[in-house]
Amino acid sequence: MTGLDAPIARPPLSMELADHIRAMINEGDLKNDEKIPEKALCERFGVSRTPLREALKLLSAEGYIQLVPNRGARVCGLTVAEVEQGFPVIATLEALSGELAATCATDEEIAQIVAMNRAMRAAYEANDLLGYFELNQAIHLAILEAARNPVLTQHHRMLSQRMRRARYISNVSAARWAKAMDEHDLIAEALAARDGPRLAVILKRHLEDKIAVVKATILAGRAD
Amino acid sequence: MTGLDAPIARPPLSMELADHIRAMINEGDLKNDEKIPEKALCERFGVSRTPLREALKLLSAEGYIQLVPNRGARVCGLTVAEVEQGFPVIATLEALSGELAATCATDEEIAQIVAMNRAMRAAYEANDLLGYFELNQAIHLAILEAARNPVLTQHHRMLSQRMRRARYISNVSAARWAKAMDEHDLIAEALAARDGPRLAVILKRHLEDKIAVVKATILAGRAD
DNA sequence: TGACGTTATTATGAATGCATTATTCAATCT
DNA sequence: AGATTGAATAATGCATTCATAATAACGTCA
Repeated sequence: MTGLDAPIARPPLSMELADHIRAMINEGDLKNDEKIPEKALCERFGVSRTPLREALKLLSAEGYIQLVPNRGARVCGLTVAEVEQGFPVIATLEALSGELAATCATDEEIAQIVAMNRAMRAAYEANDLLGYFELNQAIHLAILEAARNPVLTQHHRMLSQRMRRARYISNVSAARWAKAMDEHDLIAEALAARDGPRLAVILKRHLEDKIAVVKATILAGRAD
Repeated sequence: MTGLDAPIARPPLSMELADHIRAMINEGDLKNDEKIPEKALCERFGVSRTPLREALKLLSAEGYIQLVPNRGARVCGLTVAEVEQGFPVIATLEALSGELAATCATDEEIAQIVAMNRAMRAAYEANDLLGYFELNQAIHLAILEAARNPVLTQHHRMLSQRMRRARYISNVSAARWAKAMDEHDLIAEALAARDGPRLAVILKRHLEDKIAVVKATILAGRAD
């Protein structure tokens, strides 16, 4: 799967613009509730208004910006309320992914996830925060993949994208980290046993625990 | 709440076009895998290509059409696989809505839902299929509303929209209908008792039961 | 006759221009 | 002085136009 065999097709400008602007919002280059004048962005990117407007339409559908009819676009940025609301939904979706994966996953996939979990514990014990994070994400994606449900994957990805900033905020305490790691062991265990219901419960709680942390961090820091 | 005090704002043409085309797809006016030449639709609606293209971008994000870079748009229509995949997701989301509603709902909301359930049973016993359907939908929406989670609502609406055609396909057998009605009584009961976990389980199973029916119908009829 | 290469047509991608609607600011009136 | 109205300015919505890539049609050659 190199992707090099795919037909050479430059994605439309509107897509690239959407990705770019989405990233800008995620990175904080565009702040909350900031007005987005089309003209400014056009000049900044050196493109005309047409593809840019198409990109804005996309981002609006994804919830990144709010598009008020004759009044332009605003960055619609992730209120505390939205984070609080988004996490339970992600948790539920991940729970479902676990439930499905427990029955659909191939033995190889399960083995791979278990292996990743081992690697993650190693990273944890080595205090390798970055490695931990990446493996963490990889594991959740692998479970999602193993669930063989593109619809589920799509919605999960939408929400994840949207919550991305918040997920990274969660600066872990040692205690919380240890607990998360233990939970991950349970996850791998339940998956290995193909115990769907139990896996669902664990995954859901796993993320719900995170909510409190993120919420506290946001409320404390008031980043943005 | 008349809505008349809201500022008079005509929604952008692209939105109306998107709604219209979405409806056309849902109603079957645009068949599966049908190519959508921009020009044809432009002439049909009497608009220029710009707003129409913006509408197509939206529909693409929603999964209604597939937009291949230099090759135009195709109706991406609801395969059996997609229905099979979509229903579990909707079921999970509804389960979550029940769980949340059990704690968040006001007593008035619960009373109203219980009342609707009573009305639905009346419709059932009067063999009023249409009334039953409408109340059914209203109840699920009311629960969603009572969950006070716009993010959840949004994703549920997206998927519902997408699955709309499939949901109406489910031509009920007498037995299935009776069972669904009983399940609804359990739903109202659990909600009245504010028993979130139980409500979640019931809601999830409620919809999962439906999957089999819809699947069978699709496979049998091969509509489209 | 069938396959290949070339040209013509058509459709999409992007840019520009015009019309309409919001916003701003100044002048007037209370 | 504060509020209000009106004109000027700027931004958005949509249509049109230009450029480019894809598809179809045709002719040529093996």
